[in-house]
Amino acid sequence: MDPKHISRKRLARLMDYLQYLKSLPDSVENISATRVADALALGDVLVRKDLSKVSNGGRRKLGYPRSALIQDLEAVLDMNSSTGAIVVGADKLGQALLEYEGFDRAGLDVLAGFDPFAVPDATVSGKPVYPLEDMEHFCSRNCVSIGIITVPEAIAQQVCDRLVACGIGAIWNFSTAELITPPEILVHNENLVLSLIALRMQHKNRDLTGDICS
Amino acid sequence: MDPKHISRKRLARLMDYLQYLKSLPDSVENISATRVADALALGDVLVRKDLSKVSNGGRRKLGYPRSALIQDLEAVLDMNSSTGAIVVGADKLGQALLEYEGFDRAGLDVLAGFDPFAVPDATVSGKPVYPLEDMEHFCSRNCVSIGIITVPEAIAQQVCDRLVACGIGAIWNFSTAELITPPEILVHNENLVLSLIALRMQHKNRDLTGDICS
DNA sequence: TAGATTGTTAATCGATTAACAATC
DNA sequence: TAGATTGTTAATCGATTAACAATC
Repeated sequence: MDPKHISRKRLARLMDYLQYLKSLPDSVENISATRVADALALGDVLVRKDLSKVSNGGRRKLGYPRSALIQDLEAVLDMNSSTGAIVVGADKLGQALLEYEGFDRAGLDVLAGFDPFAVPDATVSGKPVYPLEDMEHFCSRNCVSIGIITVPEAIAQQVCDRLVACGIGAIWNFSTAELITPPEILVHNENLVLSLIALRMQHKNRDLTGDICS
Repeated sequence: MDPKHISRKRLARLMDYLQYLKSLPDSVENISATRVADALALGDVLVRKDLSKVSNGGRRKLGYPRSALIQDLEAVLDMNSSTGAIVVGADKLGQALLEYEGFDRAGLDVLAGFDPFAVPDATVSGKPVYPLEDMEHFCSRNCVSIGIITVPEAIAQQVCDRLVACGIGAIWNFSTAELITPPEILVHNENLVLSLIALRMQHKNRDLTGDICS
């Protein structure tokens, strides 16, 4: 409904709802927030509030019509329009992102990869990998709004500057560099080390008993 | 100081502080929370509160002794003790995680990879990649507390069950499967699609003006 | 003393939960 | 009607910020 700001947590839940709704057999025509909440182990009021932001198809006593709710969720999540992205840096991580299948289904088109050491006519699961020099040319011909940086820290800033010059609006940064960008550019740092450290700390602070390893 | 629960956001800041403090020249002996806050564009009270949870070396008018603060941060972040992890699934993403250098510095030892189609004596940047069958044996000989799942959704649950049987306490799940685990197992789902969708939505909701692409 | 700083207590803000009114 | 459900308003909780006391 209102496209204002949806917090990341809520966004994650909306995607969970969508997946769950799609997983139900076709025979299920209506579904209540309470059932969704139970299935996903969430509070019922929370789900109800989430859904009321997304759809106004809820009917008392019946719940939501499933297919309409799916459509509303997909609309809010922008899954029907498609957004172009390129990956800069085509070693293992870059290749993994190029071949990852999940993006397409969400309307995210990872169009091509770019790498300083790209060989001519290289591809990764059908997607072309060009030398860095071709980036500007490619972006001028294609609609690319997101740049994904997987290059080493040493050249990340330089790659970032070129992406900005190409007119890209948002950057997904897998490098460890702290990027400096103009304020209108949106940067999301994906810090894998942080994720793993957080997991370890949560784990350690939980069972101080069954810790087999010293 | 108190190892209670540190929120993920605070954890991210602590790592930023650590990186910043290490980046300063050796000549800097003391540093104030205010200076750290300015350098990282954070509120000064926030930084002060973070640091006061981590260290009690702060002295009025002087700030914190830099090297002691670094040590305190590393202690809280558990960077000195080492934690063993294995990666299950050794295609592109698994390989990327095996060769990622950043984990070591944080005391995270990614020891080996496992893959259904592993060839004998395979390695990725020096780390062995074994067939799935060897997982139990490896875990019984080595101290492995974290399992990283990068296999396709179809076999993710089965891999997860085996990891649990191996005595692993925490799972970092890159697959799209919703894993079912005993309650004492900690699971963190790394949802790359969600990250990219969130970035796109934030971007779209920001500049509805300069949107070149339709 | 005056200034810079720490660290604490109160205020604000956002997200979640509880209570409840509305209604089909 | 009674029961299931939506959707709203108030309460709670945690994180951040503001105000301020303490002190070197």
